[in-house]
Amino acid sequence: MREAAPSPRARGRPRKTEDERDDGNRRQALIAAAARLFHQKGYDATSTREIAAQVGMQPGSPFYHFGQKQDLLLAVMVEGMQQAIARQNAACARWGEQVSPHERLRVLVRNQLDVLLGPDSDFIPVMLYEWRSLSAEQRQTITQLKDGYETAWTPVLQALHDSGHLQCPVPLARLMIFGALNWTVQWYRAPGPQARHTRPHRVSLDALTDAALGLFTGVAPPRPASSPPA
Amino acid sequence: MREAAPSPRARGRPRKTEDERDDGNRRQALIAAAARLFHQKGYDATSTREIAAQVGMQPGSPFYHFGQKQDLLLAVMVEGMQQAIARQNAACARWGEQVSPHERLRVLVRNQLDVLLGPDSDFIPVMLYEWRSLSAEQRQTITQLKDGYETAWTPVLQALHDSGHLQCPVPLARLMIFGALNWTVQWYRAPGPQARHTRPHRVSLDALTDAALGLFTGVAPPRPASSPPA
DNA sequence: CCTACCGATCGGTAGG
DNA sequence: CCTACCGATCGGTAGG
Repeated sequence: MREAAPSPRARGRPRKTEDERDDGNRRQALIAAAARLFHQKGYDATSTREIAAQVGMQPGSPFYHFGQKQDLLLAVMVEGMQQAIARQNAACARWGEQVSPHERLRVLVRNQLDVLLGPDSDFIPVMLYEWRSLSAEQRQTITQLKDGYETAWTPVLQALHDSGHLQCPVPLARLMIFGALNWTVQWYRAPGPQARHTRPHRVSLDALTDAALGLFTGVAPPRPASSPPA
Repeated sequence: MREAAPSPRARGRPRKTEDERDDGNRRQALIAAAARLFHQKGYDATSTREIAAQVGMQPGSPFYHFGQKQDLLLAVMVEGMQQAIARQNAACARWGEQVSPHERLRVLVRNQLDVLLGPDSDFIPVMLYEWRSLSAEQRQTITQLKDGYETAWTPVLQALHDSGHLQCPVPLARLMIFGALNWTVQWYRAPGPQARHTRPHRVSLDALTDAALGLFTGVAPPRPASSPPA
């Protein structure tokens, strides 16, 4: 750390370099690093020391921001759910009254796949696969967020059920559809730059969306000719 | 086999009580206890000491049977896959040439749900959710078993696809169907004895099978006889 | 399979 | 947020 001789009037503790000045920024850095490591190696297998090292902190310093390791896990999940809800709301806000249930389901599925597999997609997988490591109290927090997220799905599935395009009780359909999508985290790999890939785990998210809709609703993709205008 | 007071000629080290005499039995006991604990609390969160205590051993004794903790995990998974394959083979052997693809898929799905959620169903969930904790070499062992298990599904799905009952590329259909089924481990709870349950996570495995088939193939259950009252 | 034990790691804290 | 540290736990082993 290089600082010009502090002016005689400088107060408070000396600041570090420009990038490290903001406390909230450091906290966010910890959450992001934790999300990455929890996703890669699992919660139990990741030490708080590793997380600290990733952001250039000393071993004990994460506990200045988070009382316990568990609180860091909770923060990762909350961050993930808030992002997912925000994206879903934005996507749904774009459709008008006239959009068919099929198209609505497509938007919901595509958004969920993006949250699970797209850029910055460490948070939600951690939420899905590290649920066990939360305390009972923490689970309630996440459950509330998750319920809010899932609420948007029920009327869409109900409409498809009523029109005979979903031969399955709606609550079970929701659980199994989420299962099929959430499980992609286990096998999906983004398509490389080498042009076409025929391996099923290397398709695009759009192709995966088509496949999911075909499987669930029995309707081959009526893909919109181009992406809808903004 | 009960032995009276040992004859004067008895050889070898003294035996323990009747139940503990068989070495293979003790090894199996460790595997079963490990499966239960790994399923309940996760691999990393389970100590070898706990597993030992569950079968009445001292803390270091599991390492007489298994070189490392990881080997115990592998043994749990191998046991689970062997059971699953055996059950699936038995179930498939019962169908003749005339069985429709729909019925074949029903048998496969029902068997998978049984393996995931039925009695003694700790092994496969451990395999699904603790994959990360295996070494690369161990993964190969399990991958081979898993490939064998999944082989039976492809022709059935292909037949459904060819007849227009599966609007989805077969390899992706297989992955997503397994996802929907495997995910049930996260939410399914066996129905209690209190008669009917309306909560979706409390249905019977038969009802769950119907729901899955309806969702994937778009065909309402051609279930024999008993339909719920209105 | 038990007894006795070790080195390493880890979550977390006191104090500044 | 760093320094310095602690108590607990854990996987694993030697030797019988």
